[in-house]
Amino acid sequence: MTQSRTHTCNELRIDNVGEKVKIVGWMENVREVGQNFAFVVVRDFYGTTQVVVETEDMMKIVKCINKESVISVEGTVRERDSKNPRQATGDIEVVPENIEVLGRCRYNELPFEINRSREADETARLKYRYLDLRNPAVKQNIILRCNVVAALRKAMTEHGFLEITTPILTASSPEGARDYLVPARKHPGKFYALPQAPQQFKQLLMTSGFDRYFQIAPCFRDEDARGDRSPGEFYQLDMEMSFACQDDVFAVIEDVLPPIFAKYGTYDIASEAPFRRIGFEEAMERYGSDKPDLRIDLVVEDITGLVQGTEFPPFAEGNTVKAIVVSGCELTRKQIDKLCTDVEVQAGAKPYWFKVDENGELAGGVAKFLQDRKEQLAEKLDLKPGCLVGVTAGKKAAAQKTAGVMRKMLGAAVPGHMDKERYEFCWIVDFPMYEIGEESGELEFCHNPFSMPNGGLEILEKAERGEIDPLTITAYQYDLVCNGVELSSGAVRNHDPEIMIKAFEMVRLGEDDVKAKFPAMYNAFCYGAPPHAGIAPGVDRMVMLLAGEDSIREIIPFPMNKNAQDIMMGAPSAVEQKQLDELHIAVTCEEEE
RNA sequence: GGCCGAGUGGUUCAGUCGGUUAGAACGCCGGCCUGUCACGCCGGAGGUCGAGGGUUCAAGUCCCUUCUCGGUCGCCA
Repeated sequence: MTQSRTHTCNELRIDNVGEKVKIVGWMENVREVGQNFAFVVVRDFYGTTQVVVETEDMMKIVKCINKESVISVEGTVRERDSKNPRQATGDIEVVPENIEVLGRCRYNELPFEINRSREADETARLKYRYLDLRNPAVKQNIILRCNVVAALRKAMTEHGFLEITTPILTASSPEGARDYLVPARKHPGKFYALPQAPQQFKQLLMTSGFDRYFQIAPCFRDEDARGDRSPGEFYQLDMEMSFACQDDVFAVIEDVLPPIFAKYGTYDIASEAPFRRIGFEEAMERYGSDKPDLRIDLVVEDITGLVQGTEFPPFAEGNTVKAIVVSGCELTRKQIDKLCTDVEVQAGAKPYWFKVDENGELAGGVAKFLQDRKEQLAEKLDLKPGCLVGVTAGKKAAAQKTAGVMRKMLGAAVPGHMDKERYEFCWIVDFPMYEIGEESGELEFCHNPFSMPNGGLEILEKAERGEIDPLTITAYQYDLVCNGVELSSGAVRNHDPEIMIKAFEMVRLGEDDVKAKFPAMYNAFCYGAPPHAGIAPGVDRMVMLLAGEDSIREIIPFPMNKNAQDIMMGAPSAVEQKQLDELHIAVTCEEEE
């Protein structure tokens, strides 16, 4: 290209008529409408411009070019005879004097049509992601991501946070998700690990006195994918602040996120600060989930006491029974059965139901077991004709979880109970510090061991002396939830070595274990550590919510597939024996084809 | 790893109870068309029905095995 373009494909307007211009871009489409007469659509990053071919010479050139070739067009801007109000440049067209091919597309058939790539098979999209990204609708999500990241950086910087990068090659951590390991050439048999999060580094930065840190941090976890969880790697807006309590962290997030959601979100309405704060126990009781979707107006009621003594075995003593009342329900029997099946698949436990018919009588499902206590139920649940009642029963946690799944499904299935077009934030607070492990049957950390217990050393000592149940101890640990999506986890950290050891002693570990597992942090805290707290909202999930996408892959420039493969680049791949030898690595399994 | 769903021209899909030459739309190729903008009209090429095995006179369709992709649960301190 000897001379650069004069305009982008989204720049020319009626005022430019008569100007000599040069535009460049991809030849998106050719509409031949007559002998030596055609319209060529040129697309670049900014938009599209129509080129009108009217001469035999130009037609000859265009006929030799495959669509999606990159061309440059020099010509004169002319007002269109028939304008297109749906196109930004729809008032004008360019009459070419010269068309040059800058990058020929060698294929006349593509793996999919660019402007319909979202309908194509996902494997094909990922393999030809560079073509998929030519689709303006696909590209838009990546642009959104860039804008959101830039806005987050700006807001955090304005709040006095320093962006500090932390190592990508670090030490394997003993707990949490599976690590990605990197063999150390200079240290045979030893490995680096990619960080699951910069957790320890940011806490060390606090002990160094950096006061306020943030980072758009890449995190690596070798766990299976989900619709909202990319395998392998993801990004967090990781932040930490010294001399801060829970409310200080909340205040920053409540200041930073709402304007970004307002500006870049698909929906106009977003909760205003302060966000609702819901205790973990309350969340489980009322919503059956620690990440409740507050766009749904349904709540879970406890009817354990009301159903005792019925003939229905799942309602037997020892089980917890939960109910969700949905008013104005017109689901057919078949739809209700389908919904129950779906709930069972997701929750792993069978839900039950009954409804209130037009005469106010209980009918269907488990109604026959409940007739003798109809009045009490009607009063407790505020039953009216047209109500559907979803019922779950089992051990407390299972009944809650099943009710939570049912609440989500009923909210989506029955009109009038979910206002989708909004962002509803809430904080889930007061997570339990400890739980009884399902496998071990003994006391274990519920979330992470870095959180400060509510009550500090004293409460731990009380539990140690048997004065209180350790299961009642809560941690200064919090989640940020938006529309049923866990956006973020954070905590006021345990910065006190004595409290740390005590917290570990509760789960039959001690000083040696703390030192062995988190040597840098333990040692650093022994040299004078400030109280500190932080949080790390997931950037990918945030962008996904803002874009209104259901799949995380739509907002990642080059995503891997569900099985953690990059089929475009061919990763993971076998490597040469020489490389393995250098790393002192022997592959013991058969290579897969 | 468990469960569910899908796999049919380049793409998206249809294909009835197992029965003639496996259809459509878009794309592609050729022709016509001077105001299109998802241009239109006419014609054409293009298929190992994911793979392997079985049942049958006959399999895209039924059975078994297997592979791949997606969803979901486990997992993700």
